[in-house]
Amino acid sequence: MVDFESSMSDLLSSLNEAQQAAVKHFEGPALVVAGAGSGKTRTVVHRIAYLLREHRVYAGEILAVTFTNKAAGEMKERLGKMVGRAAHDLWVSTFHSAALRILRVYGEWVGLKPGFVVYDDDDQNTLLKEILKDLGLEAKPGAVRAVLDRIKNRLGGISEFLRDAPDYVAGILREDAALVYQRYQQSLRAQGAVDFNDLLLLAIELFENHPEILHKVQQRARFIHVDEYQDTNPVQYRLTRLLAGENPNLMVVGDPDQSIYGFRNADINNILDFTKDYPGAKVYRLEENYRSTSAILSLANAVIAKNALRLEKTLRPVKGGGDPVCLFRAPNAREEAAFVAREIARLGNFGQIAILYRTNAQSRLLEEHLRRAQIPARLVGAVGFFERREVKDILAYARLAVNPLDSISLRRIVNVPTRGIGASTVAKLLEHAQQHGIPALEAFRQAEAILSRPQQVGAFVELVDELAEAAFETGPAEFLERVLDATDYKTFIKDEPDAEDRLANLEELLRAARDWEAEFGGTLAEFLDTIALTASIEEPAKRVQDGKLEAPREKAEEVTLMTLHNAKGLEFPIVFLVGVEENLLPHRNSLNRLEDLEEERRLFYVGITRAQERLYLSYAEEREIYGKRESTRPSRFLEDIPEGMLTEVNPFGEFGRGVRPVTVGWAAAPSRPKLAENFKGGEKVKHPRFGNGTVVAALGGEVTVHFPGVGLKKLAVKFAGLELLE
DNA sequence: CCTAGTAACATTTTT
DNA sequence: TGTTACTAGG
Repeated sequence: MVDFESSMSDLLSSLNEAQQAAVKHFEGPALVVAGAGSGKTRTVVHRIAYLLREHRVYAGEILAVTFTNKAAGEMKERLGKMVGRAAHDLWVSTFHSAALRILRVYGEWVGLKPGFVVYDDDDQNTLLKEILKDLGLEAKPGAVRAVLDRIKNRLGGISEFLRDAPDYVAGILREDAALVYQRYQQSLRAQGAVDFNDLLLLAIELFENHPEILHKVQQRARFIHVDEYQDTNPVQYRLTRLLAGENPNLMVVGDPDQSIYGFRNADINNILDFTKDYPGAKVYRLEENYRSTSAILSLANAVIAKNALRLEKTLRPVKGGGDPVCLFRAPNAREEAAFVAREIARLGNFGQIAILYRTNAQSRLLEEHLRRAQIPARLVGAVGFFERREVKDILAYARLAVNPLDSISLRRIVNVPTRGIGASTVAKLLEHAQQHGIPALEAFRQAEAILSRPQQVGAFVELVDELAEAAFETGPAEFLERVLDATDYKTFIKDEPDAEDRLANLEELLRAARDWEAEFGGTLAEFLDTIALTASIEEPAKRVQDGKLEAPREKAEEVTLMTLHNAKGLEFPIVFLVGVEENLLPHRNSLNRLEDLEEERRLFYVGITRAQERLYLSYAEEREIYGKRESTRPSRFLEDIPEGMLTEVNPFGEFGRGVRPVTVGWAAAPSRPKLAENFKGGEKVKHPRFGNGTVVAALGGEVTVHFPGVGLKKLAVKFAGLELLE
């Protein structure tokens, strides 16, 4: 629990035997199979410290690859606490960030232009749409993108695809798909752009064609750690192999039971075959779980044991018993959300609570009910700040300024704000560009020769040139301000719907830029890189007060909402895992193949094992999908749970008409807010849903409360969660 | 060229 | 249900 990393003198004493063994591992390959909550990160961090201290390895020779940038940040922080200044020289990063960093230096060796940009999936879609239209193909860009991702993520490239793929993919002929792929790549390169997958592929290409560069990088990565190894894909596998080289001091850490990124072509065999791939590898198993109560853990073990494609492994709890895991059945999704909100209101300690769900769409109802109950909440992941229209617009100016070849960005903002350059004009210019094989912006420059009324276009080109110049001279914050000024963007959105929100978002963008500048002090181009790689740079809007470098880190008193995927690697004292239903968990698209189904079960397992003290599972018997009511059935995974491990709570449906609890699971709830029990009348109270009100009458277990704006409500004291106010 | 209205579509998960 | 993509009329 106590996470003050031990002082330098006792790197080992706070660890168990298995952890110590892993920490002491020195040279050669090692696989650390680390179950959920077994102190995986801790072990890696200590191991790195041990390398530095005991083996006198130079920090500049250590690389640690994490799954997300956030994880990288956390690891760096912990290392900082532990090894001090040396942490600065450690290389801690995701595969993608590492690759980008390398390509920023050596990109030209593999044909990249200096100012190349990283396209996000939105940009990818735009580009794909264009290509599909060009080729006259009817296919969904999303589906095609999945195909391209597959081609790129499985190595083997296009030839393998043409050999192995079925006749039709994504609704089009295999050959056509291949054509799309080629066009897509060509177009990316012409625009000086790469997509996510390219980052890794190009790094591989670089290393394979230029051993001297590989060699250089290897010097910087003599000791390599790869976290979440179960979620690496073939490309990452290859990259790891290349970096590890002939004499691999490679330690991979992971848990096959938590492999949940198959859809991103992660290959669980990477971890299962590690000892074959790296002969002589030592294997360390961390099977003691420090995180969860045994009630939670035995549930988790029971669930995951049902997977057939799996190596036996059982996590042993260190913690004792704990409250029983609660299961709540709701008549519909709305009630489910209401239950969660009420229960959370009752529990208090919002900062310790997380609500996890399978699909992002589920968050809406939950948010709504939390808001009504006045429970502060934070949505993680979801619609990213940097995906909002106004933010993307302004960033498109920045990208264009940094890389004038970027025609996706160009097209995004030619007429935003509207400046009289309409669709037909743009079409004409692009046509010209294509015919002459010149970049879009070049065609715009030649507007006079192409258009009868080229003034606006001329002015636009001038603007772009101006900004391009500014991009070299100013930092990100100042540059973005300049864009806003030069385009009068704020006036433009002033009378749009949600103008306030959107203006606020622009302010946040500027603030994010300033913060970033203050912390890292880089160029505009580097700022754009950061954004491209970090799906959610800390949601800027949410930081309450940014004072020092995170003091003892008090978690904001907010409930956390996120998808199960996002929850990987995290833990919370109290977890609500909602929507445990057929077609949702397991998801309807994963019912046909055993591998997919088992991945869903692992997802469930990941959710369960996030909980430290208390876990609630819930499902609804009815749920709206696209506004259409659908009746649902409880997840088959629930059937895997032995009798007695779950306690069904069935409190209060809507006010009174619910059934009594079978076992009142939350009877032993930790630290509730001061809930009022006895009323005389006249008390001021607060209801999670109706807000503040006055008690009008009290009789038996029931009170009648007047809520301004709502009216009179008769409530069961026991269940209403009334809080007594002054 | 621009806007407002309607039709179509979408939801699995993300570096 | 909520968003985005197209269309017709200004």
